[in-house]
Amino acid sequence: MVGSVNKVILVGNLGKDPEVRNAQNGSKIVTFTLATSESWNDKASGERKEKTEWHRIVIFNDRIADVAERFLTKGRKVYIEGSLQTRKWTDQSGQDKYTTEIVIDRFRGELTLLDSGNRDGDQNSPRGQQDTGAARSATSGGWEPAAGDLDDEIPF
Amino acid sequence: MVGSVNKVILVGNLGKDPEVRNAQNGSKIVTFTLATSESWNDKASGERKEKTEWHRIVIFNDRIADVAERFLTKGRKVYIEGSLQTRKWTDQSGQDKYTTEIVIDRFRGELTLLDSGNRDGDQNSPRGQQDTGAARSATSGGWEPAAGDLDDEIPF
Amino acid sequence: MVGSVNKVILVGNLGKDPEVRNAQNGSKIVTFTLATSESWNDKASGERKEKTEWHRIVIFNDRIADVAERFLTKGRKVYIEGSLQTRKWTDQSGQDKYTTEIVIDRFRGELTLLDSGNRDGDQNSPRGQQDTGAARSATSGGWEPAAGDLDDEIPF
Amino acid sequence: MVGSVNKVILVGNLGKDPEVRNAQNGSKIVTFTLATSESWNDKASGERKEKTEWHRIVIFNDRIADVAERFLTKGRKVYIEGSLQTRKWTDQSGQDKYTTEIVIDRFRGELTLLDSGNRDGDQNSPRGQQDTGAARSATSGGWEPAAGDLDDEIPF
DNA sequence: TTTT
DNA sequence: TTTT
Repeated sequence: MVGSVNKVILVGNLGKDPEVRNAQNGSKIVTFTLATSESWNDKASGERKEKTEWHRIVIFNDRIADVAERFLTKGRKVYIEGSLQTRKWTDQSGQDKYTTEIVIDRFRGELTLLDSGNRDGDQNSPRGQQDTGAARSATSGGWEPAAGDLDDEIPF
Repeated sequence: MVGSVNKVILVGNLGKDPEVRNAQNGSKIVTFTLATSESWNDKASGERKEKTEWHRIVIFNDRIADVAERFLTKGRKVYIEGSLQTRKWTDQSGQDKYTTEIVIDRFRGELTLLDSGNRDGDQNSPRGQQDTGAARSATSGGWEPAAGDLDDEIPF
Repeated sequence: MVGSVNKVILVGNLGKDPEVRNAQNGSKIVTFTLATSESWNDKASGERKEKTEWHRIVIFNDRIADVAERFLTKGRKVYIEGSLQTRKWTDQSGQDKYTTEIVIDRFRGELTLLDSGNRDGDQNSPRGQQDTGAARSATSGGWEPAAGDLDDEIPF
Repeated sequence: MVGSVNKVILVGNLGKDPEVRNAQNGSKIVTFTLATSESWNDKASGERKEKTEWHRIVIFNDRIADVAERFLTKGRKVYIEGSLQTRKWTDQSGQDKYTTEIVIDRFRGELTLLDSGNRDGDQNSPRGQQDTGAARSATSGGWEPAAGDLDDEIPF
């Protein structure tokens, strides 16, 4: 094939805190679900309709997995760029199942935080850190904390 | 939610000719699968690896469905822009299944032809037409044949 | 040409409130500048560097111009999708000048609000309205206020 | 700023063969112009209209610059992903000028070939090579020749 | 300056 | 099931 493109761009909110697990080679894999929603006026009923779509995000890229683990929490708004991948698996009853995921891997993908993550009464940040709200962005090519070294800046 | 984005951008080749069916309201629905592939050198084995991903495209937009039906054939390369949607259905054994599709609907999505569709020995175009190779592009907002009216230009 | 693609995707913050002017045909044109910025650690100096890029956005699409006029104010974060266009003009000294803009027109483009627009002490919203913070999004194909009719929802 | 996005996606044709120059640090910089065009039926006159937009592409990324230098020639169709950047410069008469470019740098950007580059009678490929037509794609994170090592595959 |  |  003389070149193809497989790109997904999402802006949405995390449904839950991310899950972090370790691959056999020692690197981290971070997964979470992201909600996007649209709303419209239904012509027939005249009612306001809303539909939410849930996307499963999987991060294999070490640097972006690191940012995701440190900063992403339930409800945060993020920009995600990745590739579509449909994976086959077998459930406990032996049935074939297929799951489509948005993958950020070594070469392709981005994650950019779009809100500060500070909410009144938000006590359940992982490890109790306070997000400094500084600009944070990560690409598969490199990553860019907004100010200072990440390790200097974040108190954990 | 203060706005979200759900966008897929693909450049790939059709696996087969599209399927066309009619919705209950009389409008057309066009579906096809699109292949994107990537290749890389496997560090461990030193071998060349290739992986193809198949995407299911569903077009509800009338104008784009029309373009797709007329011009898309097996093997053609297209640019597709749509939204991710995961649909639940039940198979004949009563099992729940989920299918993720790239949807072009009334408001969002584009389809742009990226090759002329003329190949040596390509005798199996639908309805035997010869693609004129003119520029063709369609968006959910409007569509743009390259020259003349579509109905004037295409002999069927 | 067998199809081409000209697409810009930006997430950034407005530098000022938008400017609204009327075209000869009576429709509105809304313009504003959007800042995107990136930061990185300079290897040579060891310093933290930041660079801001300013983009000129021009909205010809009536519905999106309407949303922009009503809701966009200095500092708000938005997702913008449009096309690149370079325009030639002549300055007062007769010099040729070129300006590249991101255009949202009748057929292509989107605008999605990414923050609520409510800030402490933000007294300078146009016409003194309080943004309800509801989801608002507009595409060249149609637009989607988050709840209720726009005219019902917004008190001006 | 809590993260921003600055992304351009183009599919178009090269106006000329690329220009290659060397930066002070010894790395290559490849530049070319890319045409995208759109066409539509003018309601008023009833005529077919077409408008071409020219984009200036600048590649600082070494691997992608390498691919561009080897494979890109006048007329070839490519997918380009990069960032917008407006650069100020002074012309010979001392006038300030601004040029907006689509930049592929170390961290961000992609280039994917969308046609084989082989045309009947196309004798003017640089250095007289014959493009093998193999899949070629490059990202700022890594690059993927379709088969074999690039240096093995290309006879120059 | 490209492409159809 | 595509493409190279």
